[in-house]
Amino acid sequence: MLTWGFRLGASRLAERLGRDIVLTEEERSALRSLESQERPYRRGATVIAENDRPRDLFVVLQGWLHSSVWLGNGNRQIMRFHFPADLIGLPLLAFAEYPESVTAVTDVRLASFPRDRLAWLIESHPRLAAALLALCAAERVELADRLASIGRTPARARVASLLCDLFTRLRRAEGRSGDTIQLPLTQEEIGDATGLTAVHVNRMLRRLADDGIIARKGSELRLLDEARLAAEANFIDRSQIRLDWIPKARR
Amino acid sequence: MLTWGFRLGASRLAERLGRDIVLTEEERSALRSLESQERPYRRGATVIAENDRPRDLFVVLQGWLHSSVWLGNGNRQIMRFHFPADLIGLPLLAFAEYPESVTAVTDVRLASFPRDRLAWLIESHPRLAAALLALCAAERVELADRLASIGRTPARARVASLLCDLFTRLRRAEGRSGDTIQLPLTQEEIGDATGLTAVHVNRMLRRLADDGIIARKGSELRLLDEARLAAEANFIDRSQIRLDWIPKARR
DNA sequence: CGCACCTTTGAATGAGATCAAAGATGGTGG
DNA sequence: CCACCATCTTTGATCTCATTCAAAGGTGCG
Repeated sequence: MLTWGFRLGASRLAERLGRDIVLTEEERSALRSLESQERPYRRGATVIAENDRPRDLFVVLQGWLHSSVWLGNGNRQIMRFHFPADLIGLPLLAFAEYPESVTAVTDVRLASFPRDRLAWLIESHPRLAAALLALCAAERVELADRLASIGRTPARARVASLLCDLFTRLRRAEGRSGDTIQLPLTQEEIGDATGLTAVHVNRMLRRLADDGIIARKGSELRLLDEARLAAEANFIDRSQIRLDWIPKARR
Repeated sequence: MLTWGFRLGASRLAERLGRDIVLTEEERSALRSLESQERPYRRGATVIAENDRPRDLFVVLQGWLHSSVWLGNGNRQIMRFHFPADLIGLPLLAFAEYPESVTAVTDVRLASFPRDRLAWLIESHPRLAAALLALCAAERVELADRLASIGRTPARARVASLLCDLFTRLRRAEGRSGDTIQLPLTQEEIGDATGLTAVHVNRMLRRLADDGIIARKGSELRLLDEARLAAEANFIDRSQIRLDWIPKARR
């Protein structure tokens, strides 16, 4: 079976980190071991529910997910979308009760591994511990970017910013470089991610399209003027992390 | 000299982590070594400027700071306030150019150590690496809380939420438990942290005071009804992190 | 004491929310 | 294969919360 062969041969996490540091065969193998247990979830399925006490972390193999919180007033805030090669579950290292809901946006395939396995990984592979720390720090910075966008920019820039973020990370996750993506999100979800109502998201998308910056056809979205979109959004590409402070592996 | 003696004897980071796991003498000593180099900064001083390439990370010994970004439109978003025993500089592990400005809110004393020292720490003390990861994950979650507050709650709840956050973390940092703090922030800074204008922050503070939830006198702030404030803010206390997944030290 | 900065309050304005209703789309079962 | 229903998108009209503009007090520091 094709996908199964793929699973044995490579690790998404190793591919991702391998872009920035040279991994030893042993380190690759350790990362691979995190992705041996595969699970499918249906579109809309809840992978982790808020306040659950999950035992496992996940690596995304295929599909989109998001992390969100439900506020007391019935509103939802989507914190972050997750793409292939993303690690889900770091909050579990600080809190027993998971602070967010993790939901499959499309049908997804996830690899799962228990938290204790991470303790083992950190202990036996210090360079990977360092890389994980970098991954976590990067996520922290990306959340800070969203915070600035939502806290201090108008609606149009917020939508633009989200689109830039999705495009940039999706391109990297899928190794493609086109100007067109399939957007499996409802305008309500875009609203919950940008702090806007669905109605207003609709208007902003329309105006971006009217201005020739994007083009929409069904759920397909094309970037016509990426530079302008990025400029309006104050967007900074954080998809390239720097791990050069991590020492070389001992031979 | 009193402060110097203190510096030699204890480590703020060790105190903080020591609440959650039992540290070995060796681990304590390693943490202490991160805090040997002390530096003072004046109120308002820039500790790290956006896009700098700093060599060092910092541990806060005394005083308040904040991390912020300046948007293209001249607006500022304050991401986070830093208190004694907080670690500043994790973004440096993922990006060479620092993504935020770090500014002293009051006169502060910081301990600094080079990034390479962290690589050494991770390599030689896996349990501390795990603890750092937890610290980073917690910060990620706290930023997510702010995101939900700013994205999906009205002005009054945002201000309430910030006050809860400040009180909770400050109490823990200072080991006190009173209902009164000295707030060295201007209403403009509160606005930049909550995504509001200074004028509107003023109105919200006034209404919270009118409703008997807080009391203000100069820069002194007192919580009269902490439960109500927390309820309005949807506040969740994240100051207690769980490190019980980290294995016991080998004897 | 005087100046710079901060707080406070009022009035006018505006960006985004809410309310409402008409299309479009797509998945399901007959 | 088609009809139906649920869900999503789109657009207009109105309302509201927060911003903007303006100006009068406070406060503290040099």
